[in-house]
Amino acid sequence: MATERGPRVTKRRGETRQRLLEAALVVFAEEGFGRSTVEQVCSRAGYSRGAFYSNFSTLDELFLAMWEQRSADHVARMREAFEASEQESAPDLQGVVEHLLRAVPLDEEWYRVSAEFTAHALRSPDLRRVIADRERAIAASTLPFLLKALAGIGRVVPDPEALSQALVAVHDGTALQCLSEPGDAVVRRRRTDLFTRVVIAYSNESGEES
Amino acid sequence: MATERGPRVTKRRGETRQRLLEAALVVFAEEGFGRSTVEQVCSRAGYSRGAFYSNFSTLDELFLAMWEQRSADHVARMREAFEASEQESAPDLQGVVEHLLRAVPLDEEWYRVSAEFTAHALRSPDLRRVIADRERAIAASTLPFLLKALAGIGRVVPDPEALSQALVAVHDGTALQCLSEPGDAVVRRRRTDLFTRVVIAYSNESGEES
DNA sequence: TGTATCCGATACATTCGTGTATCGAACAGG
DNA sequence: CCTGTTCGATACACGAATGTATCGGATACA
Repeated sequence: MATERGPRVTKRRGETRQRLLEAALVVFAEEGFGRSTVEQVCSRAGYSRGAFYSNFSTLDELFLAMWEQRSADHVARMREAFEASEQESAPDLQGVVEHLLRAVPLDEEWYRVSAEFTAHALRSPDLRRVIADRERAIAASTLPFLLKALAGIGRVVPDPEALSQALVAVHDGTALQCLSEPGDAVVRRRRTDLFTRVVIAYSNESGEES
Repeated sequence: MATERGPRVTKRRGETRQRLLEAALVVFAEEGFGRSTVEQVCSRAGYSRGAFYSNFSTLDELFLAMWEQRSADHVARMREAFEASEQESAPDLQGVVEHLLRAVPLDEEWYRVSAEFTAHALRSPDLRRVIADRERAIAASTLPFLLKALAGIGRVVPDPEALSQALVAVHDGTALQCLSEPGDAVVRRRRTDLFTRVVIAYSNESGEES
C-alpha cells in the first residue's frame, strides 16, 4: 500500500524514479546528505543527471521523497511483523517485548539517514510536521497490536499514547547506543531491558489500579 | 576546565581559534554541516579563509574539535547544575527528576549539530569511540550526584550503569519529540513522566529487594 | 625600541557541481 | 508498423568553493 505507487503517466518513468530513490538512500548513508551530489546518486542508480532533473528538481526534494517512502515502508513492515506475531501469541511479557523488538530492527544505514533528516527537518516548520506525523503513524499502526498482545498476558495500558511515545523515544535513544558500540552485548541487553521496564511501567495487571 | 585550553603558542591564535569554533556551531546548526562552507564559518567569525587554513586543515577537523569542546562543556555544566542542586536537597522523587531535567536542558541548536555529528561519526571507527566516550563521561560526572540524591530520598540503584544508559537514551529520544512539536505541553510532560518512571524502574526503596 | 617570528588577509588558479538546452531513442496508441 | 510523445543522455556555460602562495601587519622578546 505504501511501497507500490499507482501507475504513473508512463511505465519506465516509475522504475527510474524508484531506482533513484533507492540509490539516494545508499549514497546519503555513505556520504552524508549534504556531501552528496546529484551525480553520485545518478551514477549509483545507473543513470545520468538528465534522469534526475527529469524526475526531481532538487536534492532536497529527492531526500524528502526517499525518506517518506522508506519511513512508510518501515511502518508497514512493523505492522506486518506484528500481524505475523499475532498468530503465535506471546506467552509472557518477555515474549511480547521480543516480538516488539523483532518488529523494529536496528538498521544503521537507515539510522544515519534518519538522523540527518531529522536535523534537516527541524529547520522547516513543514518538515517538522512530517516528523511528528511519522510518530503518529507508528502509533496508529502498531499500538493496537501491542495493546492486544499485552491484554493477552493480562496487562492493560491506561495511557496508550504515552506508552507509544515512550517506546519511540526509547527506540531512537537506544539505537544510537547500540550502533556506536556494535559488538557490545551488554548495551544490547540493556536496551531490551529498558523496553521491558518501560512496558511494565506503563501497564498494570488487569484488576490492579494505577 | 574544559572551556579553557592551556595557553597555546601565542595569544591571539587561541582567540581566533575559539571564535572559529563558536562560529562553526552557529553555521552548522543553521545550514547543516555538509552544506556549510569554510567561507561561511570564517565570515561569521569575522575572519577570512586564511585564518581558517592557518588553524585547521579541513572542515571535518573543525567539526570534531567544536563538538568535543561543546560536549565537554555540556558535561561540565550538568555537573555544576548537579552540584548546585546538591545544596537544596530534593524533598522527593519529583524533585530529583526536576533537578535532573534542569541539568539537561533542551537546546535545539545543539541537537541539530549533534544529530549530524553522530550520523557522521558512525562512519568512522575512531569517531564511534568518541560517541561512546561521551556517554561514559556523562555517566562518570553525573551518576554520583544522581545516586546521592536518590539515596537522600531513600532509594537505592542496583545497577547504576544501566540506569545511566537508560537515562541518556530517554533524553536523546525525547529530545527529538519535544523539538519536533515545540509548543506541545503534553509531549513535554510525557517526557518528564518517562524520566520519572525510568528512575523508579531502576531503583528500589531502601530495604526492598529488586 | 628594534627585530625576528607568527598569523591572518588577499589574490589566484583550479576543480567541481549545477542547471539548462538540445538531441536521439524508447514507448504507447492506433 | 507508423507516428507523436515522453524520457533520459550528452554537451555546455556558469558559479561557487577549495587550497595554495604570497604579502603586510601585529606580536613577543630582548
